[in-house]
Amino acid sequence: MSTSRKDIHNSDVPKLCQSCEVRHKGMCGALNANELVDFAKHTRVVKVSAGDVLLQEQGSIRAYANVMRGVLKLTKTMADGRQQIVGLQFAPDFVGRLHQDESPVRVEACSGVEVCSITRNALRKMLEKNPALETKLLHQALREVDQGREWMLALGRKTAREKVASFLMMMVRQIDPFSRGNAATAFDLPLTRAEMGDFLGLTIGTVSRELTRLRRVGVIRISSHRHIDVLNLEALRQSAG
Amino acid sequence: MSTSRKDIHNSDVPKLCQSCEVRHKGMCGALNANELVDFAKHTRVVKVSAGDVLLQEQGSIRAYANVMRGVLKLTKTMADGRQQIVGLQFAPDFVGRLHQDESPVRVEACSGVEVCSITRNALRKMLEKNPALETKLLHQALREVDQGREWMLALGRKTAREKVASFLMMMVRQIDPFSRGNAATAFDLPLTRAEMGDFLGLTIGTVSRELTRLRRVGVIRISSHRHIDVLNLEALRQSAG
DNA sequence: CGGAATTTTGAATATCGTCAAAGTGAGTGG
DNA sequence: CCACTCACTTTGACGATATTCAAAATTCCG
Repeated sequence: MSTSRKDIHNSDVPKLCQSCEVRHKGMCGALNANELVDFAKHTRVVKVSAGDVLLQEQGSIRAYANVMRGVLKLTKTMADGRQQIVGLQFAPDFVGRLHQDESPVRVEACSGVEVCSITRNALRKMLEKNPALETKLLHQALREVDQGREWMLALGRKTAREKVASFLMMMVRQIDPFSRGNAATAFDLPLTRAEMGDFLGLTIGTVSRELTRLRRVGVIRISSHRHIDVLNLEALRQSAG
Repeated sequence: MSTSRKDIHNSDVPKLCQSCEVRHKGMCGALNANELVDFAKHTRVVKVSAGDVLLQEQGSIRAYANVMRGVLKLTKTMADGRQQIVGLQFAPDFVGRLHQDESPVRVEACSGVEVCSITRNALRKMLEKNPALETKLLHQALREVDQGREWMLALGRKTAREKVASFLMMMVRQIDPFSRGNAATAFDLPLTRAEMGDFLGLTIGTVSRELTRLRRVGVIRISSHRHIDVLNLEALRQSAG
């Protein structure tokens, strides 16, 4: 049996983690085998389905998590029911507000989702022992700040047309972060029209109209509402402003 | 000469820091006297006036800073000139994007501003030595995430009226974080009408109209354009949605 | 195949933007 | 101290964009 140079303790990595596709990309990338073993004692995989709520807005935070599969939406709601999606999370994002007892947002699954959940206390202890973990979380927080600001520009200054195109561009980048040149791409929308509206600060009608328009001018093709083929990536990029 | 119990090394605190009003509140609160001495070797106070740019959008980051006095605006601009303010920074906020070579936003003074500037390298070394510093910066990053999301709700879902009222409420909280009951408050706006528009995703005309309306219904008083007296805090809170 | 949920589309309306003109205030120099 | 200038703000009339409300069409799923 061959043992690789650095992964001499690889057999010590918990089974749970060995099968985790995003183990090296997320927060856990900062942990070595021994730390993973320690960590895994306090984690468990939780499966939720579309519509299930992981954290309530202003609800207490009992556990944190890492997304392993699927899409989560973070929403804020006004007293009269108006809603805004303020973030989307994909694997391997960290879920939950650190250093705060209440979640400032509602966290809800947009699709079938698997997360790797860890208790508050276990994470706190791990953070105390392992500064590299905190560095990872700082990195994610800074990325979220950047993403949030990118969307503030869209919400405040872009037209409905540009908002919808920007959202599609965001989906393209989610698939292929380097979205080079004019390579055609296809993907399934993780959100309903209503959710797209909640994300873009638009109504469902306006979202639908602008998608129809992008379809009519030949920028995209739409199959069965959810599936998008990008026929002209450059034109889509232009439309995004 | 009396030396207090814990601050036995107080005389070692750099003069620069001794006179810093926000020394304990910002990032530097994580440093002891010796560390401050070390730190202060690489810092200098920089004074800038309204309109001066500390960081360009996509410009290289040569130094970080802490706000000591005044207000900074963080903006993003589209190719055709449309602009959005994506954040405001006050003392003792940390300025600059960590772990990234280019600033994702333009940082510009809204008023006379003093910052305590530190070189990239000096901060990096300090962070390596002092995990508590990173914890402080993580805290600020998380606060900025929360603030950004709060504004996304306003930008995406609030009416012009609610946006303007929300902005005034934000100013009230900036003065008095607990903005209790119905205590009247007064303050000077740190932004011009145009800047308020860029912040709220509105035009200057709409901002002015909504301020006039709040004045006419007796919620606020306006003196010489910049000074606001809040006459009815509860009504303002209602107007903010 | 049938019913529910979602999406598309249409017509009328409201909100906010655009453009332009008038008003106000701060700073400067006489 | 006053008048002048310039930048900023207010206000108005009109128009464009997105919303609202409602109905028709499509897709999903049992």
